[in-house]
Amino acid sequence: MLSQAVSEAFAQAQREGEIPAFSLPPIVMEKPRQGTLGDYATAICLQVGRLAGLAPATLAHLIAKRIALTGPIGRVEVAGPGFINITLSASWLVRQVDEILAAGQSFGMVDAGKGLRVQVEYGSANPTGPLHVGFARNVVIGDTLANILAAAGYSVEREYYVNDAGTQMQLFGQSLYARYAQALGLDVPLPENGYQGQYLVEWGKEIAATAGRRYLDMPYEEAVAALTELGLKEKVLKGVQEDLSLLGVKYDNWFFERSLYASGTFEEAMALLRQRGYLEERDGAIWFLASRFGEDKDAVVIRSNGLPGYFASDIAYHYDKFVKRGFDVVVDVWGADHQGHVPRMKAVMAALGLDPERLHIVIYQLVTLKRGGEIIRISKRTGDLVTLRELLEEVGPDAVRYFLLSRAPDSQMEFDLELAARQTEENPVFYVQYAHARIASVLRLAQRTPLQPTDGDVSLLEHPSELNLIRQMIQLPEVICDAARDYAPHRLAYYAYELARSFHTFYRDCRILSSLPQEEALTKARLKLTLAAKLVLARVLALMGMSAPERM
RNA sequence: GCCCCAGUAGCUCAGCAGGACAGAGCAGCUGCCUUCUAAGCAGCGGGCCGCAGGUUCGAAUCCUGCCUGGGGUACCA
Repeated sequence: MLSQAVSEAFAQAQREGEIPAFSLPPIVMEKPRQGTLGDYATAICLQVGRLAGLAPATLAHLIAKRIALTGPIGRVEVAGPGFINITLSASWLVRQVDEILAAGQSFGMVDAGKGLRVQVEYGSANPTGPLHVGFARNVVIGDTLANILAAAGYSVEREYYVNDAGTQMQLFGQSLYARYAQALGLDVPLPENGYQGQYLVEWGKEIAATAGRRYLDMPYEEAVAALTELGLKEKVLKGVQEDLSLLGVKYDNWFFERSLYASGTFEEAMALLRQRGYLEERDGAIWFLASRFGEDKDAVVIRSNGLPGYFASDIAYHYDKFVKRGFDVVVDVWGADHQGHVPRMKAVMAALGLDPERLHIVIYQLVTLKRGGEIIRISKRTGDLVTLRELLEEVGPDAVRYFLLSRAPDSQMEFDLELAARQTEENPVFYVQYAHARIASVLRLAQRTPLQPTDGDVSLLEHPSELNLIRQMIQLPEVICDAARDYAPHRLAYYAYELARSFHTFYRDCRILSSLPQEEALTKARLKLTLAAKLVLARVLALMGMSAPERM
């Protein structure tokens, strides 16, 4: 570690009495904006100049002198007001090509997570119809975050929470009943606030066709319950699973809200809160005393009609995650329309005697859909929506994922369907994939020669573009580390782009395949570099859930 | 009213646990395909980092206020 080398230099200077003893803040190594300033820089001397009683630049010289030129450290310089700039040694850099190939698929893995059990929950939405486009951002962020955390050394479990209880589910069932009855010629109106989407009309017809009048002969409540179940399992969730698999989104576990009530978990969680004195009855409802935790208002847990609200389920659900299943950390991915719910959930954590820090909620801003510059308004209940399926058919899963990943969750984004679907150089998705396809093409040609990429001698690599490509490749572990720490999946998209750029530049500057006998060794070395670049590029694409095409 | 997020190049966005002259893509303009994929490469132009204060040796980054946009503020989820 470079920061360690710097801190050792400090320790040495202190031992030698050159500078007074003081404790050093963490040394942050950063990448200077300008390439000419070296690969890494630290401003530590600017920060502690005062403590050392020296001008920052003087201190920097003292320290720089004591940094040993071993391992990755090729050159140490002092610049500006007291920065220490470190340049990686070329011989160390080229050896990393061998390291990368040796690491193979595990290249980039870090152990920041130390095996901590983390659950990532994403995609939870009312299962009352086909998935909507806005929802794509949720699952893409969640799925990618799970990939990142797994690569960062966490033990990850991915979960989909099915809200199969509550008011919306009931409305769904009643709406489906109405459509079903209508399909059989009865004049049953949709319930007030019912789901008006065309898909329910279709489902009603399908059920009428296969089940006939069976549900009409049952008591209404019973029929609605049966249709809710049928609609959920046979229609909604099947569609959801198909959509997710098209998008390449994976899950380990599907968790049903109703199971919280069936298993007694809900009662357990309530009993714990009551025992701790955080529940109170008021106006016929049961309230959670969020105000005890600095919230403006208390929140209703059980409504005066005796039914638990969504908040009740969420309390029980998180109790289940932490207490019953014992996750160390839980990450929830929620849309910005739920952000008001965050402080309440944090309060619940505290009320349950759990450290609120263990619950991390990633809030992403909502997506504005556009088509050719025009905003598309959406509403699920009126059925006026663009489905995820339509999006996937129009744009393709790779472009959807890359596009949604190329912005920080915090930033509001516009998704222009026309733009994303465009298969041209305007679309950065292809830039990254093209680099991979290009590599694959070169390697295919190499297969027709007797030259083996694995025979390459990396010490022959010395062109700036070669070294630059290696510099870029060895960033991956850091990128994964940062992305995991900050819950920032978009870093991958930017990294992938930079990596592709470095390859394209190398490709232009350095002829890989040469037929000249005297360049045979160099060709093998460059083939080896190319092979390693392919591996790293494929790793990033895989982390983003995208395909790495062999041809384009 | 109060709370959360954002405001950076013509457009879409990075950068924000303070650091060296502010970055990328797209769009615009120039060049580059008789040898590995031109979905590529190289270059040019383009910025009071929303506004005003403050903290600091140093602020796009931290603090305060204001302005603009989005979201929330229900016994809906």
